[in-house]
Amino acid sequence: MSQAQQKHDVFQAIADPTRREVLRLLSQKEMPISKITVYFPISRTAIAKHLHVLSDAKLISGRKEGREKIYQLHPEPLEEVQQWISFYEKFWSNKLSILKHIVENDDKNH
Amino acid sequence: MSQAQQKHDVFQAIADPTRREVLRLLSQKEMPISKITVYFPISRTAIAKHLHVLSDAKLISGRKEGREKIYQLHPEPLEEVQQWISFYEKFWSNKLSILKHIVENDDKNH
DNA sequence: TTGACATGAAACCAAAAGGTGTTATAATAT
DNA sequence: ATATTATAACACCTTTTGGTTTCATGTCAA
Repeated sequence: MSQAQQKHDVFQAIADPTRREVLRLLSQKEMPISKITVYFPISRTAIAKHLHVLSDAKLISGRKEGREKIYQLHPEPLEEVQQWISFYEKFWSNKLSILKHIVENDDKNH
Repeated sequence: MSQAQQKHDVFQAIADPTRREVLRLLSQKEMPISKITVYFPISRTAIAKHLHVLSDAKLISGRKEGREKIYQLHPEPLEEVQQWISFYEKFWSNKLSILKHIVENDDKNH
């Protein structure tokens, strides 16, 4: 599905509900693919492909430990999405976004 | 590509770079499809399909005006993405997310 | 060392995505 | 009335996606 790097970006990675659920699982506890698979009605191989996509987007990484490969969350790339979204926040103005604007302007003026 | 409603959700809608660019354009000014098409190297028909996806996700709407159909941005569905992301904010803690937590807790306690 | 377990990799498949060009329809301008 | 413009709708093509099953490899335990 993906041998070359950077074939999938973070926006594509989070587009699939299964992959979002995988991220949620890994946010609670790192685990090997067999453990992850238990939570889904699809095959281990299918999960493996989703893990490849998430790995491409640098959202997870796996370290081999004995015969298992433990996957763990790397949420940093989500910051790109958050920043993208933040541009649109001003359109649904609320207390939070106003505060955010104040803080950001404060940052720039010091 | 999509005659039934709700076939595409907001996560899928923003997964494509072209569609994100369309949103950016419409955030500056509402415009008909022909105007949008000028900004891209692909056909009007291709843009029309992207507009369908965005429309399915309720991110845009179009009103007919004479022989034109003017498309305009509806950013509200992006809030779902923002809320999803906010769960992961605590992992890359910074000034903003700390502030946000304070504000949210404040909301709940009053 | 043999068997069981965990994972990876390959081949395959159906459906969806993203694009094309052509045709049809409705509104405007002359 | 007719030509032009703006868009929608249709048919078609190619690549990607999301899934399957099968097979191979490496590790642990008895």
